[in-house]
Amino acid sequence: MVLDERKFMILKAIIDDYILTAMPVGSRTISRKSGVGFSPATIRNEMSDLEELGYLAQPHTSAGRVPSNKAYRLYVDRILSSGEISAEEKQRIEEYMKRRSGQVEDIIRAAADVLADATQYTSVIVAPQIQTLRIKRVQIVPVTDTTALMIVVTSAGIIKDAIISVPAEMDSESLHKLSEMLTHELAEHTLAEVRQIFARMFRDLSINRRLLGGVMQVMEDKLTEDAPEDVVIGGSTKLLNYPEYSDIEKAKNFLALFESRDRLAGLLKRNGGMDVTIHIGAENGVAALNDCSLVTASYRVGEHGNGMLGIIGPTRMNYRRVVTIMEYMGDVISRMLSSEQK
Amino acid sequence: MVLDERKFMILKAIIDDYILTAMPVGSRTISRKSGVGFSPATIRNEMSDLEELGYLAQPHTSAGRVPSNKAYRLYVDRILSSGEISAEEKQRIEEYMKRRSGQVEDIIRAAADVLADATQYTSVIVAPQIQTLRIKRVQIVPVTDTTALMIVVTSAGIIKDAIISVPAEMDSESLHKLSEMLTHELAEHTLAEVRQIFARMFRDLSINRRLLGGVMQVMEDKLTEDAPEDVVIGGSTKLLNYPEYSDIEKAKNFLALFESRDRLAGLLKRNGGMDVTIHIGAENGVAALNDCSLVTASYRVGEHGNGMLGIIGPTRMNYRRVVTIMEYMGDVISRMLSSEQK
DNA sequence: GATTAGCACTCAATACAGATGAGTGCTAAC
DNA sequence: GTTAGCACTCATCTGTATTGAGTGCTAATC
Repeated sequence: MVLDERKFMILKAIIDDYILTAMPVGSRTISRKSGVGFSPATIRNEMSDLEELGYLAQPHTSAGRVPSNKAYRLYVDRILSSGEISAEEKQRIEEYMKRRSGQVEDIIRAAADVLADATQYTSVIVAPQIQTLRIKRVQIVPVTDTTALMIVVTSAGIIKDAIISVPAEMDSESLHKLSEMLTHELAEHTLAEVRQIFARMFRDLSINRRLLGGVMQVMEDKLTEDAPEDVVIGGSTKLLNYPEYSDIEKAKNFLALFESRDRLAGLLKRNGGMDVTIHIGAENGVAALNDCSLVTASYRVGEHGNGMLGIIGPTRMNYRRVVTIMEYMGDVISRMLSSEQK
Repeated sequence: MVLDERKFMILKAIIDDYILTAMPVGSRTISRKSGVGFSPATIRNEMSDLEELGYLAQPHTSAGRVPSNKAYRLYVDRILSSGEISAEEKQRIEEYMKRRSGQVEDIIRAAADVLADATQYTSVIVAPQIQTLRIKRVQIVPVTDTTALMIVVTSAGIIKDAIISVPAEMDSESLHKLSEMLTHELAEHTLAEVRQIFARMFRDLSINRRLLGGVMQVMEDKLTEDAPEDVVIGGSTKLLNYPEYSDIEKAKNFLALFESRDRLAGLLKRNGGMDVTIHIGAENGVAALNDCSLVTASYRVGEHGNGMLGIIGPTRMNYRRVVTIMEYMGDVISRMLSSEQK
């Protein structure tokens, strides 16, 4: 048996209806739809075939049919072309984003909110990967006699900061000099390269080795340590509005996931490619999201460094709309974060 | 009718049982308890009195009794003395907190997790109020030709940073000078005082007024603007484990509240005093938390600046335990944040 | 006079039995 | 190949007992 044109059309009609209603759809419903010129009986025969092919499932004998993940996969692969986002919506998004100040954190926060609001699903955004960003400046500011604040400014305007301890002998002026030197050495390199550069500097640097050694050791550790992922979530309770998650146990599952930013970031990074990619049901590989779909995309910041965005919703998600919005938002975020550097 | 010793004892027994089980408690249950030497019939008579006095309520005729908010209030006011926290638990908390690095954000994050874990309720911690902190240093670091990063280090080691735009004529060296000058002028003052100091500086400063004017205007705005509250939430899904919130609609209510950090911060600041304070049911004044209790406390950082911590749970919360833990955690947080400055 | 045993009463929760109706699968007619 | 017709399935709804936890009241007991 093969999936001919008519079967495909019927399957599409079923999916479209199910996305809207979340209720098993029957043959009569499809038959009534304009564009399908067949009686319920014919539809039934086709549905029976579609079930055998694994595209449909029946919750119980006397219920209508529900699309399987295989059906969504087909639907996404065959039908999906990103649509056009309406002008008003574009404007609404732009305006909301414009009002935000220039801090990276704020922009990402705003973007997550917009994304959740536009899709009505839960959104997740991972900040640009700091390891791949190019350093622009390093600054060390005294805080107390023995501690200082180290600030690293990168090409995306992103800051990595950490409190480090310094020898009491180093005063404000010498820290300033150290800052200038480090800026000179590290500028235009990525964080990932810091270790090698430091190694080279240790060889070349004859003076002050004892004094600087300790400071730089700490810096190196701080810079190269795995930072807790910078992840923001928008509309974490949006999913509770969908009937498939009205069960408190299911809800607990993914709400717990949202508490662990690290796991979320891992999820996005594992599943994300450059383009918008769709993971249906178990494809995403996390048990808590087995009956969810995950749509991921990435955005670029400057020449290096990129971050991820994703939305999580029921498998019967409005893929077309989501993909469209994701593409657009990826653009918007890239643009806003890149304009930081101007 | 008056609330004599025996009535009070029975009421306490009822509350204790209800806190444990969340089920209406009947006369037989109380009668069986050791320490209560009366038959169910006697208890029933007393319960009937207690109901008339407004301390108990019956969900329906043939159910047991449930304590009213008035009862919890009495219970809390009359009985509550903070207990002792077990040595093991203390150690567990200390150890978990010790592992955290010295960043304020991280410490608060960890504290929220510990608090939620220890109480099994949802915890909220508001970072120290930045307006009352004393500035230690101001540093302006160039990012691009026309933008710079302004960093303010305060007594708690807390950083306020913002991207500001600067005239293209100002190079790294002059920004450094500006930083030194600002540090000199602003050190030891609170953020709240910045506006006056700037006003005075404008009068005194004859040179470079045009050049500096713009920069300082921006700085003033950034420093005095209402920062989005720095609030962390721990165990936001903990409440879902309690039967009173198994209804998805109720759950949505307070989960939505957790998405708005500003509202949460406002809630804590409005309700919080210096000591541990307890707000039962509608006392906290937020509709979404009408059937929750809110326990708040504050912690001090250095001499100035203080933050809030709170936990949110069902009205039948284990107040004694919660108060004990809150007192202890307030101490721990104060200690850890203050040690920052050493 | 306080306490308790006894008993009738209430009412949520549970279980069960039809009834309903949406939907199917199959067969025979078109 | 398509469709009308019909028997069948089964979740859902509705109404009715049944159960049992718990109460309030009264009369007996301490």
